[in-house]
Amino acid sequence: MPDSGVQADLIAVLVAVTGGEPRVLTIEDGFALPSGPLQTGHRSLQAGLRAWVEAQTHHPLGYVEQLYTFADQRGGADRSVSISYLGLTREVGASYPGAQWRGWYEYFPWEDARKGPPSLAPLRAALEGWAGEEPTRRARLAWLFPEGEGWNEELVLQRYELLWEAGLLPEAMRKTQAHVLPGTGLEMTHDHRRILATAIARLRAKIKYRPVVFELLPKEFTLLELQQSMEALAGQSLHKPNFRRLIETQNLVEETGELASGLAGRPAKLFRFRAEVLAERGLSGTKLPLVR
Amino acid sequence: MPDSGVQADLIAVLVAVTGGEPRVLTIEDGFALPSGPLQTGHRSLQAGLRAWVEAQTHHPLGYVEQLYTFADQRGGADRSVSISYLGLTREVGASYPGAQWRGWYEYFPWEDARKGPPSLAPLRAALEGWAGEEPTRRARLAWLFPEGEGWNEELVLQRYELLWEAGLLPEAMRKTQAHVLPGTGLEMTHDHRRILATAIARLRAKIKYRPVVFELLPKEFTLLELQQSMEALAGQSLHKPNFRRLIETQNLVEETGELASGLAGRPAKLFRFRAEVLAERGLSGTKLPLVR
DNA sequence: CCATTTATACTCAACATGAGTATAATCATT
DNA sequence: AATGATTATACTCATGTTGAGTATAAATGG
Repeated sequence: MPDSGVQADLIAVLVAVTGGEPRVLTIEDGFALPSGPLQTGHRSLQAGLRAWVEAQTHHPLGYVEQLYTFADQRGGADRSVSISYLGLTREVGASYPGAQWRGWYEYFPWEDARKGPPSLAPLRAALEGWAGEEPTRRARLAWLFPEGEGWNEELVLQRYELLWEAGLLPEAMRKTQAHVLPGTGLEMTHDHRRILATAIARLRAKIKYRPVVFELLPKEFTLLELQQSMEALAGQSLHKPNFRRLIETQNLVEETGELASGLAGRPAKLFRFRAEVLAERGLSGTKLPLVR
Repeated sequence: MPDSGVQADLIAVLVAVTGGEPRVLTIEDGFALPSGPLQTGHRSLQAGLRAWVEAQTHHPLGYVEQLYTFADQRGGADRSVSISYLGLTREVGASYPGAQWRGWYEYFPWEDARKGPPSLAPLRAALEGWAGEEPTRRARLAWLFPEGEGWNEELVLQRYELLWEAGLLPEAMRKTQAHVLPGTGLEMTHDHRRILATAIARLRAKIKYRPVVFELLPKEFTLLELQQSMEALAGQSLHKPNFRRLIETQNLVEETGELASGLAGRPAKLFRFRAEVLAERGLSGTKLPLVR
């Protein structure tokens, strides 16, 4: 006889890039991610996830991958296990009441370094205060929020956890009611913002070796649109000539023959993703470059 | 009111490298991985995992990371969710009755390409028969089991799934009682062999960018031992001079000043892992090389 | 027609990588 | 004591890959 059953919750981080901005699908006015319990009727975990996202947001789910599973802190009889997923799509159709796309940098303003290092003056001051003279704290701080060189865009989760430990996030202080610093981004319910941090970190790592960006782009796109999508996700700007060179040598895309129109400057060629590369390379080496 | 609770099972793939061979900790005479249900007393998923491994094998758990979570095929009321983990340790102490370390290539003989491409003659013949003239099948086959060049050691799970689909594995034919080909490795209960495939694939990918091999080595080791451990995991042989060059330029290790003794040939210097690199680089760029 | 804007094509130095060769220090044997 | 086998360690060299910068082309709006 089993010791005790648990409830299994499914949580979705659905990402799109619109107008050069990375966005995430939320419910409850940006306060929560789409989620719900695994039910008897669900044929699989992904099927359950699709059902909940569909019910709560009326938005279809495209590419999906599992993120992480974690359990409630206290192990009571009413404990729950949360299984989180990352999904990539494009914003389509009218928004369903209760569902909203939000820019992900609204939740993580310190993660946007596209225009040089993010402005962290107030944040950094607070963190310095927290670290004090404690050497391990100072080392962690220098690693996660370096001055000048050395920003590592993949450490999203680690930075979030540091800010939590330092007591600078509203959700870290629900009990103490302490003062919340401005510039620490929007709060979310439970650990949803932590899950979002995990998703961003995963995606930032993944775009470098797997051609997943194309899930976020329309069928036809210019190289600049491709580059700007990468930049939006990575929170870093890229060196244009080198970016093009890499895309070309990788043979990821092919010209459609058409030209983009309606914009300033010389019209750009339109490209499409060469779906054959999925068959050719399967999962292996598809490097995409990030500038330092 | 929740629709229905599920049982959450915890499954461990515990890996060690001993005598230049990658090994995995099993129970039931190699037929199962250590596992058990999450219980009310477990403070966290990892705590539950540690409790089960300890109870079933009396072996301590070192470095641990989550692998994947999946649900039972049929979504009945007695459904279960399995959360699998990868752990890295060293074989220590006497083996506990019921627990056994097994070479992982006993389960995946086709994955060992250290002495040139693995001998797959009978396997390949059977796969050719399964593929027939179907172009997608043939393409998949050429990708996963290429002749000559192009073997990708990370596609462990994909190869396992292909063999399953082709009906060449005993666990894929529990109902049909068909003839089992020799050279298809040892069977395991449920989907434990699939989980082992996932673990191998994850580890083979991870050793290339994160210094996790050192979890499997003694405190002091020679560069050849380090190289052989990498080779054991990757199932590939490495170019010795280039391997050493990379280790040195990465500053991953430092000399202890001692020399190894008792073996043939010129004695090798002993090295230890520079634990500072964990602090310096945290999670980022630590490339380890694999020969093609 | 000119300034502005974006696209696209090159160049060059620094660094990393794959492959191979040469020499040094042990041990086991003859 | 010399020899060969075995392993360690140090170089070389051609080829790729990467970061950074420059130059030219084709559109638009005044």
